Amino acid sequence: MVRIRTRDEILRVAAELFTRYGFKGTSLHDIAAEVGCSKATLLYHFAHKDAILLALVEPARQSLIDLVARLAGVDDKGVRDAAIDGFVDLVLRYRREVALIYDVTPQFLQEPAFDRVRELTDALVAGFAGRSADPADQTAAKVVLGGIAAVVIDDKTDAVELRPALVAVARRALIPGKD
Amino acid sequence: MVRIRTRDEILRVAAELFTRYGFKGTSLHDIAAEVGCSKATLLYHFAHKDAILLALVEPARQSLIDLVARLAGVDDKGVRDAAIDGFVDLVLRYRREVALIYDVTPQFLQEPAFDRVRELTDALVAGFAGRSADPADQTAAKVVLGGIAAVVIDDKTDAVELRPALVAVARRALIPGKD
DNA sequence: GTCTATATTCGGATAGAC
DNA sequence: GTCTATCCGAATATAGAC
Repeated sequence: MVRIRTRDEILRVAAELFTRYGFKGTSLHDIAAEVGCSKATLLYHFAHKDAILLALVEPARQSLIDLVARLAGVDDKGVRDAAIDGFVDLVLRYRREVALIYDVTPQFLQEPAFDRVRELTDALVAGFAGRSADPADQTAAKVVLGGIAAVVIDDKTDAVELRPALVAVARRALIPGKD
Repeated sequence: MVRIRTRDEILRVAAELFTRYGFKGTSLHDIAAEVGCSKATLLYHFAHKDAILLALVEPARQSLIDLVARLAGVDDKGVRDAAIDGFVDLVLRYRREVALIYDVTPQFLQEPAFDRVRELTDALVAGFAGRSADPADQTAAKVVLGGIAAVVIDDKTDAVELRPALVAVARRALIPGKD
């Protein structure tokens, strides 16, 4: 459909420029110039600049919601490995989106669409920790979460090669303590 | 000395606001208002806005240089533990500065003062990996580096409590492979 | 749906008096 | 060393024609 071609093109270009120069480092003018349209057209398709970013990260956010829901149904024994596999899959699939989210955090944590992201990652941390209440286990879980995210953002290595290495280090770091 | 009181006050306030609202989210006007002086005074003490941030993170950067230099003198057997202890100490001492550096990265990676930071962290990663050439070991090292940084930035837990938990998870994650 | 033109605000930075 | 006043560019967003 010709109807949404421009809109899609805006998203494509915005993703590229946000990734390269950061959200704040990319202006509507930059996006419009690259798309080959005017700023007004951008703001016809999206209410404001933030809306472009939110549309971009929405699929990843939805995926995170799904993952957390899935983990809720897993027992304490299996939750750690399920969290590891699910999270690694997710961040490798949405590598660019993860980078965007980290780029705009914490400024965007106030956004209505983002205020549940924090609880979602908290639930994920609990999963990594095997639902342990030990602060040391939770610290380990946060290290793994943040570390994996940092690597998929920064490292350009292929996902196929990265995946087993990430899962392996996560398993080692999160060996179950004395429950 | 009354001479440098204003300058110090600028740095103190800037650190606070940069931490709370981010570097780009803080204007010279904001800093000046909080300090109780004019923007012109800010720019009398610092050539431009970037210079304020650079002055703020300089001690942490110097510390990182020292750590990497120290690690160069440690043999392959001991380098992993030395890197862990040294890095955890460093980021806990310069928690706020680490947060600032991550806030402005990658925009600031081009800055002349920052172009060596990348090689420094690369050297640190090599230390975490026990100077192993195995890509999986290097991935693990990057997870640990990024994960520890993420925790000290985000988590508000006391350093005394955090330290042993960080060292423990790092040791587990970086168990030596088959050299 | 897309454009041009513009309103408006805000940012960093400078000039020059005191 | 600090101020007031101002410049200039950039940024988001809007108005209204086509």
